[in-house]
Amino acid sequence: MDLQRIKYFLALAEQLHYWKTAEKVNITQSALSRQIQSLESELGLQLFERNKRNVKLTPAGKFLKEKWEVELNELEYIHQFAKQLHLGERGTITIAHPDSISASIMPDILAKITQAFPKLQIKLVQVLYENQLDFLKNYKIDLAITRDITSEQGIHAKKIYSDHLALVVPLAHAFKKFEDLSTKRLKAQKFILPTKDEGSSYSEIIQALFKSYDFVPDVFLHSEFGSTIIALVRKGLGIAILPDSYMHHQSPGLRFIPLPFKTDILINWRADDHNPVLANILKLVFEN
Amino acid sequence: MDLQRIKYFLALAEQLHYWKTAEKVNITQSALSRQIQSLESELGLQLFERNKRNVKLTPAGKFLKEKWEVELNELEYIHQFAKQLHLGERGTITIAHPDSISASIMPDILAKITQAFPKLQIKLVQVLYENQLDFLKNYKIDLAITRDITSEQGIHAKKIYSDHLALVVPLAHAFKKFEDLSTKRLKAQKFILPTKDEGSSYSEIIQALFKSYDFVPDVFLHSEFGSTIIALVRKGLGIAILPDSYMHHQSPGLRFIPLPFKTDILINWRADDHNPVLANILKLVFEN
DNA sequence: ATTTATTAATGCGTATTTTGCATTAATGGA
DNA sequence: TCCATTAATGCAAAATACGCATTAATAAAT
Repeated sequence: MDLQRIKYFLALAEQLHYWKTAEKVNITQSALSRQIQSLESELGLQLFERNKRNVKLTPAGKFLKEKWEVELNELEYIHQFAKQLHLGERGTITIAHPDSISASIMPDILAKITQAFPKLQIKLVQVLYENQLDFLKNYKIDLAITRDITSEQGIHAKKIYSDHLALVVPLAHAFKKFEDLSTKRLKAQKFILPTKDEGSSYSEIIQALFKSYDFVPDVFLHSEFGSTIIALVRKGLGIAILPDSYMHHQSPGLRFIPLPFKTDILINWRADDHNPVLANILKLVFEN
Repeated sequence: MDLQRIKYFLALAEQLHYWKTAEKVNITQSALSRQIQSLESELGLQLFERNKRNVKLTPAGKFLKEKWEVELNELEYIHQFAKQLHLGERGTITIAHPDSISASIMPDILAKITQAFPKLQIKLVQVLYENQLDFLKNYKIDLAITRDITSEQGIHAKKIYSDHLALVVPLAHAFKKFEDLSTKRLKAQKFILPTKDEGSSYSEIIQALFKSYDFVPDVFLHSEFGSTIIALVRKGLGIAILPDSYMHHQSPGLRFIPLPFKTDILINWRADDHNPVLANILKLVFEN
């Protein structure tokens, strides 16, 4: 059963006149007549009571007119929705991102997305560094924003930003600016650092930093969560090294001393993910 | 857009394999491939992500699979319903009938109908004698059961039953059986009779009855409603002449004395009413 | 690395369906 | 009784769909 036929039927059910209807729907009266006939035989019922002079809906025809109008509208809407899915204007995407950027570039990215595609549904999740790629591969997330350079098979990655590392100390601390730092004075400090993850490019940078001062830090605590680290530093339990993105968080009582080391932020996605939503988001993120 | 195409799509969306699906739906793989392609171009979106090796639903395809399954079921149901309307197995019909038969032949008729067509909706209404034909012509009712013989243009009528007239008296009344009646004794009675409607065949019969006893009755009250008349008779306000169908009503305190006069019950409908429900009901009513 | 098997797409001729034109048949109104 | 209107229909042309055979891509096997 062709939906076009139903549309012809609905037009005729309005007009109740073959010639006028045929003209309205841009076919000949003969074609319309036959379309209605096929529709009737297909359904095994009579839609119109008609003689050579008058056209009138049967009870079944009246019923179908009402129902089909609703159904066709419904279908119309469904098809529009599907089209939006196809164009990546609708749909859902799950993004994992590190805590550090939740107050700096994440808001920028999200603002861009919601402005360009207001109907998109975005799910934000926090995932442990070590799980990120697994989650991506297993379709638990669609996009992972990381500080780790990974060259996994089937995962594409691209740098979208980089920020400086900073030494984080309580306001009362003796370190006020970069020049205050020296190997000797740093050696005396207790450090709170991210979990040391072998092969993580982020922790490699931090190691490189200590190497430049030529000592091994006294690390009394590891934590993966920047917000935890910040809380501990504020309480005076030690000092930390964090990306200066954290400056954008509301963190009174702390001083960020920028260090000449940079850390990259990368965006990762499945190479074979053809979800149009993803394509749209990547385009947005990369376009400037 | 042909619904068949959507069915092909749904089959493929299940199997995700052209050859197997094509076999299942009894067309060739080539035809199926082209059907899906036309569907895609018609909608302006991609339904499957496919290479020469694998078939996979796109997000839009997945969405449409779910929605179309629902819609097609809905349509299926609608078409079945319409078919039942066509066959007169479903639908609504409005029947007017006189009070007198509401406890005798109406229950019989209704039982027959509901047994044969359990899904029919029947509306019963009481309409004044004088309005019945108007209501029929103006599509306010579809069937009128009357005691009046009418030969209106465009109205068909057929006798379905006839019952005797009966003299209705309180149990304590002197009249016990037909032989107790005489012109002299009847003359002394007060009568409660139906509204005298000129040209009504029913009231003509009652007039004929009195003519056979050769006197004009003392009618102190007219009422069109049998149940009202019965209540008045029971209170001793007079005696009445009613169709003996009323005997089937629960009416303690009354005696029905059958009279040798019969009154017909006719069923009336519009000659040009092609509602299949009507046809079915007429067939049922006439078949024995 | 090469071959083989699998599988979706496609060119092409045929079959089916749909369409428009012209005509027919029925019917209401003058 | 005739005329105007209008839905149905015969027929040929156009459009569409189909099946067969083949192609092209690719995953698995060797």
